[in-house]
Amino acid sequence: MDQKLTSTFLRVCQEGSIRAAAVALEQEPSTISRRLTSLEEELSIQLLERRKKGVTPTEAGALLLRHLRAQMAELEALTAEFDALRGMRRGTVSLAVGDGFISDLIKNALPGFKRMHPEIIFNMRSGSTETVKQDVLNDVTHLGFVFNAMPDRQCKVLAHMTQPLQLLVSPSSECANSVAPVSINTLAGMRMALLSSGSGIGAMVRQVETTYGVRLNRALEANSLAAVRNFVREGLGVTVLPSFVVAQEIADGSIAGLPVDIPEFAKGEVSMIARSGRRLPDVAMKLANHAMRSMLAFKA
Amino acid sequence: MDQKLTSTFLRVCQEGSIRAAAVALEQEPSTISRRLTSLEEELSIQLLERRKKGVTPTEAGALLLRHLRAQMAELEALTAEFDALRGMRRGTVSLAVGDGFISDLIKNALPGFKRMHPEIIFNMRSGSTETVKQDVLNDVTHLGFVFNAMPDRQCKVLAHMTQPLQLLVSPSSECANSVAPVSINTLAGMRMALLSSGSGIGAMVRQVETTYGVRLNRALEANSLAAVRNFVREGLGVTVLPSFVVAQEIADGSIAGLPVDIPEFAKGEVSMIARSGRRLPDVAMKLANHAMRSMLAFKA
DNA sequence: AGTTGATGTTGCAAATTTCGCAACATTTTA
DNA sequence: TAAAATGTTGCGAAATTTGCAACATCAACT
Repeated sequence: MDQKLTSTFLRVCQEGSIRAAAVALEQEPSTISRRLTSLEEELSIQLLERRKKGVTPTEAGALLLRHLRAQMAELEALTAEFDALRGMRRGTVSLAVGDGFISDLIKNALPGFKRMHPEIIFNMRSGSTETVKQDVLNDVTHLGFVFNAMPDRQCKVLAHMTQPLQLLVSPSSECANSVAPVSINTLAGMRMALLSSGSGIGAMVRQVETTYGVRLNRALEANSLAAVRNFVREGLGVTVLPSFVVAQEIADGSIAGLPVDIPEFAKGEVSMIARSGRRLPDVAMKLANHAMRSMLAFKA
Repeated sequence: MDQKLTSTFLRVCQEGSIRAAAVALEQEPSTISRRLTSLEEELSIQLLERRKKGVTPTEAGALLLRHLRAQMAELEALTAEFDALRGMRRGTVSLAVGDGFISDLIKNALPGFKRMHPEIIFNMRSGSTETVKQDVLNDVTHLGFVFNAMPDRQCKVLAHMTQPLQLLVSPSSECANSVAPVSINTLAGMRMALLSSGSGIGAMVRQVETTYGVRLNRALEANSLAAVRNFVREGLGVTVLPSFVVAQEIADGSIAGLPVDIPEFAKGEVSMIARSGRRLPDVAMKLANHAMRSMLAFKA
């Protein structure tokens, strides 16, 4: 059932004669006639009754007519949905994020974006650097946000920024008042809350341990950032993280950030990635741009 | 929207890659590719995403897919009406069935139906609970017969019946003479033939294993019911199944059924399903009614 | 009865569209 | 690194569709 055939059938029924339809469609009567016979042969049933003046649909023709009208209505609904998708008034963007990006993303990127595109649905998965990368490479998510991603030919970096790790302490603790940058040896003397090596940050800390040949004093080791954050806020230990991860706590004074004197920690990096070669939907690209401009993680 | 274009789009989505669709449609990949780009240009929206291996529908593509499938179902209803108009009662009914329903269906439902409607052609696909459901939801088949289907808003249950699982043994085995219902612990001591978890029955057995914290003794694990049935008949092990599945064997005495004392197994259920919202052709409805009344699976 | 003006249909060559082959660029797998 | 598999593009051949003209039929009018 070709669209060309059915639409001429529709028009012929509407106009009441082949020649009238021919005029309306700006085509030859012979063309119309042939299309109709072709349609009738395809369905192997007579659709039009040739009458003295013009044509009228047979019973089968009336049935087909009703079917086509309903189909047209459905098609209209479909194109409306396409319009919505094109105008980015509808759609889904899926993200895989490291733990640390969640608050920054939700606080600084999503609200503004949702204001511009209210109907967009976000799909968010959180995980370690590795799982985020896997999600991106397997096209499970459009975008990924990771800390210290290894360069990779299959990954395209949409944005990146150096984010030095700071020493994070409770303001009530003693060391909160020290002014000089903390050295590795000072650090080794403190009770620390560390992320497990699954995360990019945790891996970096372990790298530094082996480089300097020290063993940090673990008071807590967790794969959840929330655990570390709460541990530090309660004054039970200190940790090292990029400051944007605890921006909220620094702002309300429940955690304080201090510089550290360890070059490796200064080289911390955050990246927003996508699978190289994948053409992202417009909505996803737009969110990427918006995130790049609004998130703390990508501000100098 | 030309039929040629949309139907190739449909097939490409089904096959998962352009080249696979090309061999299925017996045409050149270039043709397929061109038709797709043509359709995308016509709708001016991207329908397929090129992935590592093959292609997947984008959000817009998924929308179109659903639309086309619904349209196909409506078209089928229309042609059925044409058939009726022509006065010929010919037509096709397609079924997706779980393994266990095959013998019941063919023995008790089809013969009577075929006597009333000799020209009807049956199209039968067998598969796991999941694939059956997919076939029904994608309008690949009119009806589906499944064991222990999860309730689903997209599925309409045309008929259902509780079918408790029984212990099935060879009459020559020792335990065939026991009278008391078998407990879970007794069961754990037997060598069993189990269906793999792909099937509804297999999934149910695994559920019971975890609930009671026992590990059943697997002498055979198979995704084919025929394998399990023959294994039991030969006395190589026992199994648990609804009795209608082996009605033939119970009748001729080659397999015996015993009650089990496990409440979960008593809650086994069979369902005949269709996609909710789909208008089934008259023939399909008629077969559904007939099957409901004649099959063992739906008798108390 | 003959003429006129409307209807739909068919033959045939021209125009248009579609297709198949080959080569290509990319990506994934061994 | 080589090999296999993916989608895409150029170009000439094939198939389809169209336009024009002539035709057949019918109703109404002179």
